[in-house]
Amino acid sequence: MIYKTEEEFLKAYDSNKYEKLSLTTDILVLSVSDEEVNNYRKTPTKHMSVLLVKRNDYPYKSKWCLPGGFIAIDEDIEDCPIRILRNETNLHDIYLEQLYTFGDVNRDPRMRVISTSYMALIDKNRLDYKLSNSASWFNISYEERDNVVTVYLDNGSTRLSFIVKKVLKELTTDRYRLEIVENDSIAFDHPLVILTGIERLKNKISYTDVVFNMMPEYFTLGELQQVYEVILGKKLLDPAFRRIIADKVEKTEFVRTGAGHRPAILFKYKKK
Amino acid sequence: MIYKTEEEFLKAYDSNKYEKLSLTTDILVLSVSDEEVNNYRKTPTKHMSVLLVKRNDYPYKSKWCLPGGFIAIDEDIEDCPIRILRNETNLHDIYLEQLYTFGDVNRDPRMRVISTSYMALIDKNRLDYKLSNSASWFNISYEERDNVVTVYLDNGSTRLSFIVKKVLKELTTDRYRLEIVENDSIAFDHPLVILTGIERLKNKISYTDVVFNMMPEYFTLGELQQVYEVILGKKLLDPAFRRIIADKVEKTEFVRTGAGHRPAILFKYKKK
DNA sequence: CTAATAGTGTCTATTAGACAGTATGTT
DNA sequence: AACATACTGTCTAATAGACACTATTAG
Repeated sequence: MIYKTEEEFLKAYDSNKYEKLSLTTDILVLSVSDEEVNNYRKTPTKHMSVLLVKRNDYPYKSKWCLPGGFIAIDEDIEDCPIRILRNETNLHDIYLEQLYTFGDVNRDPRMRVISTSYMALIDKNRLDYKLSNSASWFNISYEERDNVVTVYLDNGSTRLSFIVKKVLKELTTDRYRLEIVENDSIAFDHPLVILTGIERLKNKISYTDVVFNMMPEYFTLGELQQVYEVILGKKLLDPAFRRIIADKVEKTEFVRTGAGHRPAILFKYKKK
Repeated sequence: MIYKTEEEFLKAYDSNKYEKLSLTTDILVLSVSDEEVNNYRKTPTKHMSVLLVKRNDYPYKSKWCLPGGFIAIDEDIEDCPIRILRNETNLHDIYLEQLYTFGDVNRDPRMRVISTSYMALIDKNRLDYKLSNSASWFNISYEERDNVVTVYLDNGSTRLSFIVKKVLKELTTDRYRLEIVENDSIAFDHPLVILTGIERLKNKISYTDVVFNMMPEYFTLGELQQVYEVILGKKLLDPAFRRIIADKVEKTEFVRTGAGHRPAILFKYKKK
């Protein structure tokens, strides 16, 4: 069958083969949160965190999943995650970018659903809304060994985990497919979305300014460095870090005091 | 409306609002091609090229577009571009990666269609198939000024062009939305797919090994450098280039002779 | 010999990594 | 004073950019 005939074919429209289907968007809302600390003069350590909601319907009843919903027939695809976030969380003017479209046949047990995932980056401390009862922030931690990633999610009372394998594709060494190895707590294929987003963020932090969407308006360079460190999963050297972000931030007249050590100058993001 | 109720809402399923829709994949097949040259000792200059097919049905009858087609109800999304390429071109074992999902309400005048685009990279000289009558390779050239990109496509007999604007998004300076400014020859929103793919390839060439999908098994470093130059749109310095690719290639015992100048050693891709 | 590309040596400039030191708040 | 973080200076290592030079063929 060549294209021409496939076009003809489509014109006739075999509704068995090319049945219409449902499309949803799932939104990976990522933020960075502080952890309270006993020593007053220690700066709180940060964690990446993700917003999950608890399902109260089948399938995956009482499992956690990413916020998401069906796209309306008269709605541009990028408007869909905006609407869903607004309805669920009162969030607006949020940084959103399309992540990936997942469309395995059996990803939803009810019916054929293809889902385009989006990643949202926010500073969770700036939120001016109340989460719905079913929604909760989970701290993310993970470890990787031999292309197998174990992810732990913790919201203070519930601890979830899943394991995903990165399977290298044949044709080049730098492309892999994610595969769920173990998952007892996250609905659908959302573990894949979470990992895809983390990887994306990890890459983009070094060649874009996306981090500043996760920062408050004023921040110290120490705080900013912590966010980099949490996302990259490694410690950075102060002088090197300051050189790299030097032209992305600008000094303000304010300082952060009261922490039992030298006050830090507050900076803000400087657009180029 | 909060999530919980939206879930309830979906259960009841308002088919007016969340009507099912059609999903297609469009495939941006990119390659690099030589241009014949009059001087026997000059190496042919290379061009990026894209595979387009001519539509012979409404809408956009007799316009050119990317190969593509509807996803089947029982087909994983990544299998769809594979099937379409095989059916159309006999191509198999091709490097494919998902590009972006386009879903503006009016992107197809017939009905609501959302399209997930894929990028395929091949060495066009290695193809062992005959293109269908409607398909043709177009050389790509483009120029950018003030975030406005003019793209020219030329298959030897037909010259097409379109203009796309990169509109910066508000929240960070490093995200933009593509918008068609002028387009009289390419069907649907395919100009956006083409540009998205070119940008993606331009980025990935420097931090991945994807280029080698566009190379023959044996190649000279001069040829490889040309491909880099064509994709990046700028000249590279020989010693710097050779340093960078040194650990990605390995020398073979073969040389390319007969071109009126010093023979070049043939290399092949070395996976890490 | 000549045009044209192949391939290398080396110097310089820029960037990244590492460490050590000074600064300054709170209790 | 002591702890803890803020911030800077500087040395070194690694990488990137630039240029100049030698090598080798077909005609």
